[in-house]
Amino acid sequence: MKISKEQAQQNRERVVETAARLFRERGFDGIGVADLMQGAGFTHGGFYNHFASKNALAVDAVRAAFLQRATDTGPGEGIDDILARYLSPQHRDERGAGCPAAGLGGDAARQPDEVKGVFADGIGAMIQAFESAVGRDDLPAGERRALAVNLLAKAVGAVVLARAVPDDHALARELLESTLAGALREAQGTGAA
Amino acid sequence: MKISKEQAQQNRERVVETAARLFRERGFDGIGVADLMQGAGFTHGGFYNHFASKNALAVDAVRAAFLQRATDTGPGEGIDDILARYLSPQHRDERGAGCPAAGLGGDAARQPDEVKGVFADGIGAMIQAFESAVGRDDLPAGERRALAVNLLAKAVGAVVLARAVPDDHALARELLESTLAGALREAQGTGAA
DNA sequence: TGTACATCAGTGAACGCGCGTTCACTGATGTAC
DNA sequence: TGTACATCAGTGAACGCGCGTTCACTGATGTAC
Repeated sequence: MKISKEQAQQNRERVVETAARLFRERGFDGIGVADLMQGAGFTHGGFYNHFASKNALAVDAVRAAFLQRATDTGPGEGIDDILARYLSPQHRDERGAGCPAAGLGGDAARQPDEVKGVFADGIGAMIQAFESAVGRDDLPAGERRALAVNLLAKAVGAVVLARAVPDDHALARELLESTLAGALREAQGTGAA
Repeated sequence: MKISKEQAQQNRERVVETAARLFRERGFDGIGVADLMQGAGFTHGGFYNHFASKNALAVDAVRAAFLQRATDTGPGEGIDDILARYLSPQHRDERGAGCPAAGLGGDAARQPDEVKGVFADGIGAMIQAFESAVGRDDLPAGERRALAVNLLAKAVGAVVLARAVPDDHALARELLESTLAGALREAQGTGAA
């Protein structure tokens, strides 16, 4: 049963959105084509009508994940709010809707350059978002960008580490709380101690 | 052909060392039992004489990886040297011998608590190593530890991100260089700008 | 100390299973007249 | 506008393959006497 072209396009997007969530939750190798299609409400056979390969879907899914994160950030949100949300227990626990750099960055290292390129774009966009949220008109542009890079690296590292330890481990909380306090100070430029 | 008990113990250790390297290079799901055994110079059939499961090997391999990193750090090395080595292009490119928190931290989030517990131990040991290398006797113990946590998170995040982009991408260098400069300043307690 | 036998680390074939991908088929959509 | 037919998104069975794990077997080691 053929369906309308608009419907087909919507279905394709539904697969991409589902993959954006499930890849972040389980990793690129942790979820198969059949489960991805079933998660979107289809059978697996039609997959190759939309995508050349599982890898091609990964490219689209990572792009969608970065885009989704970018758009559901409040446009006028300050760096303090961004950091507090990023370094929250909620973000730690909601991998499927969380930052793809934290959820899939480790996997990306083993993916082909096609996928890595999308990560580069997404990470670059995050750096710019951090930079414009950080304010700090007192800084020269180069230093403001360097500050954004530092804040992003600290935030990503903290979330990766917090997710790598057991849920109830003391480190899971300490990693988020210590880095949030440190990152807020770093963003304001007041010495760490 | 049975072999001596000492030889068998050595063979087991060779498998663990091989797994510690190959898991870091290719991820837990990126390398199979047969390839791991072949990498250590054996056929796959004997695997279960030594390990209850592939997962049990992962536990031993991650522990070995953290231990290896701890012991090949110069004992009196200062935090500046540690950060410079951690945030070097060499560390970025040598995943198999690099920090397991950066190489496998993302995968760890999807592993059973048995594995996550080993990560918690290893990350805890790294925080302590950073803390004692940081000096800073001017700080109260709590703040010194918080500083170590911040430095580790920043370093891990930077390496994860630098590995997620294509090798020749400008971000790969910028991430390491900006965070190294920032982390050195942060360790000394001089304001970021 | 020497002999007979049990142990068990390593081998290689085999197991069921899930993977990514392919394919013949269906039938509503979209098009040509 | 109405009819005949080609298109193609989705279905479900099937493909070869590699995975983690099991197993019968081998033969040097380790042990009992």
